[in-house]
Amino acid sequence: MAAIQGARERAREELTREIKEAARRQLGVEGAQRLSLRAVARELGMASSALYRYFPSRDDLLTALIIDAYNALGDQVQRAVEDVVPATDTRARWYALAHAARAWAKTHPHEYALLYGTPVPGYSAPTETIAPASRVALLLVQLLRDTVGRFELPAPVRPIRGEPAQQLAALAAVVAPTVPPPLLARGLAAWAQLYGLISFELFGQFVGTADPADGFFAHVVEEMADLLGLPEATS
Amino acid sequence: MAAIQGARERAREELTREIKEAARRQLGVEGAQRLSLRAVARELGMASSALYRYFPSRDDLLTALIIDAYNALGDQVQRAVEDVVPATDTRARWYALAHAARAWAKTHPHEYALLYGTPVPGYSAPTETIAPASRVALLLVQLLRDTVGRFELPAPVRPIRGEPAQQLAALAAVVAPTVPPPLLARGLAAWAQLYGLISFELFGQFVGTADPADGFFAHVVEEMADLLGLPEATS
DNA sequence: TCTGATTCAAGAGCAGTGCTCTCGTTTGCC
DNA sequence: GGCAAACGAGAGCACTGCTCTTGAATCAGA
Repeated sequence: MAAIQGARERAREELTREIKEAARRQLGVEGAQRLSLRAVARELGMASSALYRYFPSRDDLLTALIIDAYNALGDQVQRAVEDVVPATDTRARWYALAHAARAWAKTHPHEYALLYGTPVPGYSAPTETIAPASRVALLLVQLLRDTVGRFELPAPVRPIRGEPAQQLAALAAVVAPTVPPPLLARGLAAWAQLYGLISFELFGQFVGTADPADGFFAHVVEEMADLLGLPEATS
Repeated sequence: MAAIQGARERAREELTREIKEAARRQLGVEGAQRLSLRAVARELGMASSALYRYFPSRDDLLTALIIDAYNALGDQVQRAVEDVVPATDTRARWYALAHAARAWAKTHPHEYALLYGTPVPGYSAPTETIAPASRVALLLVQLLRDTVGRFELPAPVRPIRGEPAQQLAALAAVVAPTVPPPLLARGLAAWAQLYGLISFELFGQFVGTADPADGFFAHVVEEMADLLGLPEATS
């Protein structure tokens, strides 16, 4: 947007980037709660007070990291999904989505925890995070849209009435007008389950049962595909 | 166990309880990360250093709170499940389990976050937590055991091979010898999904979609019951 | 080109944290 | 009754997020 910019602005942008990088590095080692502004400043060889010119508070730095992390996750999953050929193979796309999400989480556990773990106390996600936060879910919805009319939900399909019916209809209207509410409901549920599986594995709730969880994860993802009515590839 | 005990021991136990109570109160207001030993000491009118006679570190206090919370959740869910009549109605027991877990989470959000949110950095759950942590899952397994032979898993049932098959067999051997691995797998998956749904709702990931989530949650729980092959009550 | 306003980095300092060590005091057991 | 163990309080260390002030560097307009 600003092709011509003074050296000052350029330096400012670069330093902002360097601060985030150092913070991300520290995040990966120590976790979010131990991320210390002073330590970041120390790593960059500057006074801690100088950091406040770039991020007005620790929470703002965290917010920036959260947005970056959501986008990194979104990028990786999107790339994996788009690499599937043929693109009409929605079941393969679902597999790609699920395994890419898990892979990212396992490579970036602290960032994953930052996104999907306990929200930092008193910290309420600013509105600018919800768009990047929805990316993976939207990829899932897109995938469902591409199956409509090509396959049926396996029985039994429970009817949805009342409050959730309205919510799902409203959501569908915005995001996927062609997807019937029962399918959208299963999509949301699958998303929650995906997140539950990854979190259990990452946060050690599976220790002693399905650990390592590679095979178990793959199995559940397969059964979820059945439940979503994703057609088997006709190979 | 110690019916006769000196005044000192009695005082020690009482103070330990009071410390945990004050900490729990603070936890409910501020969240785990802001739980401050000094503040707890202040509330009890004692020096912060005196607390260290009862809990050698902050993490030990947290561990005590975690165990209590797991047991509180376990108690509530167990009570709800046991109140179901007839006890043979496994579907109703599953509903009771799911809704009781969600209800507890919504009444004790910070404690729930302590149990199932991001683990505190560098904090690895001591072994004495795993028994109370397994209680809800065990109730679920118990419930599955009571359906074996009375109902079939709805198709399609994916075969399980290799690594996860061995893990599930080993787990079944310990905890539920009569439950076939495919059902146990669905049980584990259902548990993860339950946790995912509750966490999404509590941590604000459903804002703007299924929020409030009462109806949606009930619907998904119903579909999970179908997937687990829980028979409908013959009323 | 000089000047005045703005931006910047650094330092000191505040209030808070977990935790340790020391010091008298109290308590309970032999 | 004496003694060791348990106890509470206080001072202190190293750390945190954050604010305020001070002096230097940079930029834009006359």
